[in-house]
Amino acid sequence: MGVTKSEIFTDQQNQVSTFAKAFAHPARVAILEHLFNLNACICGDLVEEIGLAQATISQHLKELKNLGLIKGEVEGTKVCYCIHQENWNKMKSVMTEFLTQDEKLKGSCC
Amino acid sequence: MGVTKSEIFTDQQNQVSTFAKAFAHPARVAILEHLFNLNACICGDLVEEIGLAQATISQHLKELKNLGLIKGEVEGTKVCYCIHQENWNKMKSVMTEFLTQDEKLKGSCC
DNA sequence: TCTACTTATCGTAATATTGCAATGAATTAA
DNA sequence: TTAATTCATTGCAATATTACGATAAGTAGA
Repeated sequence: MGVTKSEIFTDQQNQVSTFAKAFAHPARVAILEHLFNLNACICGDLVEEIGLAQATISQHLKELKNLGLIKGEVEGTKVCYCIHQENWNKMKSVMTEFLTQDEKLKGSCC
Repeated sequence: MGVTKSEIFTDQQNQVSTFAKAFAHPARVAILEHLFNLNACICGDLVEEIGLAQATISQHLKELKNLGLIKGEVEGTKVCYCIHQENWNKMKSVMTEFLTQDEKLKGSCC
């Protein structure tokens, strides 16, 4: 037990939860905000800016990259990461649709 | 060690990740969508609609309730759950601000 | 009262996540 | 080539999450 039963849910429900999982850790939220704020690629200064070990940051970056929300480019000995805008927009539309469901609601019942 | 170091992040970053955690499981996404779609309180039919054990659903409901996204009212032997609209709106504004950060971006760098 | 029904909680097992030290791989500069 | 730098990966250890059976707690009706 302890395994999420994705089979019994719709693709849309699994998508929402997968994206949400990306934001479900403050380090990943912080990484994404840094990438947005600098409006430019940033490398391993993230390790300094955020107070976590290099291995940990690298792991979080990998997760965000696997999800497609960021992309990385090797620049010499450093690696430059930035937001993958196209995929960010796709994610945003999935999440926004989920979040704005309440607009269908007429009124509360209890 | 396995413990999230919330101390080193801002309140906003912790808030985003806490809300995201609520949506980070398809069962909770499904529960919320059911509550929205029925536009009415719903009780333990969730157990039938979603294919998980009663104890598991109850646990997910508790998490959503603790976060304030839903509220429950006892009605006889049943319990009626529905969306907590005010808190949903608060959550929505926090998440929307996070998701629309990309509008500040001028262009991609890599 | 007793029984049936519904939901919450407890206990436990399985799996996932987080974090870091150590190490590996790749590049640059000397 | 060698040393330094940067980042990825590996291999733990600790904690969190998910799931469910069993059981408790509560209400409604006979």
